[in-house]
Amino acid sequence: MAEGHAVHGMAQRLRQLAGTTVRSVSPDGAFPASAYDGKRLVDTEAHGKHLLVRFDDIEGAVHIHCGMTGRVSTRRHRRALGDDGFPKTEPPAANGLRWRLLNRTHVADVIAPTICEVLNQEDTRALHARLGPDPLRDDHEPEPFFTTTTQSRRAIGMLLLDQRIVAGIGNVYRAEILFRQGIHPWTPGNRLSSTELAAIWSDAVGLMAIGLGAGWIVAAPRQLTEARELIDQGLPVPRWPKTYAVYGRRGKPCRQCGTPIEAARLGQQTAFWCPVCQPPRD
DNA sequence: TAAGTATGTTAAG
DNA sequence: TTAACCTACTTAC
Repeated sequence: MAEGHAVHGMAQRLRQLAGTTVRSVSPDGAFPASAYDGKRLVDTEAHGKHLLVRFDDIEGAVHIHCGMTGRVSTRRHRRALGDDGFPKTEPPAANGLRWRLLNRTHVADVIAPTICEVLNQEDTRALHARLGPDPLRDDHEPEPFFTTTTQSRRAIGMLLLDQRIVAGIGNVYRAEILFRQGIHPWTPGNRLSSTELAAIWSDAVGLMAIGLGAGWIVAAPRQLTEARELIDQGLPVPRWPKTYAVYGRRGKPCRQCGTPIEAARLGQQTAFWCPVCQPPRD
């Protein structure tokens, strides 16, 4: 469930604890949480699907990656506070709770992550260095993505999932973006024009920004329009039924032309595409 | 109740 | 290329 938009959302919500002193515990003992107990959380940051959390007086950052099943849940609690300013009783814990941060108003749970580890400053730099530009970060520029893609014979569907080339796109966004751009997933990167690459990037920026604002992946044209309006007005976007164009729709008729959607393994995951709306290039 | 699948990634072979 | 890792949900029996 964690493509880049979801991780940025986790970072935003966890940021509600920034500037406060936190209680830090690891219920399963698999994270050295006591090092952060009583420290002030300084800030959070997302780069693609990676989440970083920084604390006062500690160099580097805590690095979290949710994988497919992990999540970071930040919520308000209303528990009675003890003399130390922290809740007297613990909010209920989910299965797989690896790391919990508490302050007087909020609880943040890191649940079943693939990675929850301590990085020093150099490791943190190395992490950023091995990730490509993130469409959801306004301090990132797409040029490295354009350059690598233009020089690569690998399929664009591979390149979009390669986090070294562009960070944050997952299997759903790959499928939906390539459909919207009419590009077959097996098209080699070096066969794409600069116009097409620019369109892929800006579509990723637009779609993922709406996904971040809505809290889920919105892809259907009508839902996109409506979600955009709600987000602009600062209103929550309800969880309408998900209607993807191609993702997960193997064998179902294309919503645009009726042709059955195709699906095949591309890299580690299944790619979905419409053979007519996304014609192969020869 | 068991098996299969998933919006992900790494390491082994 | 394959298996492994983690949890939650769906489907099959």
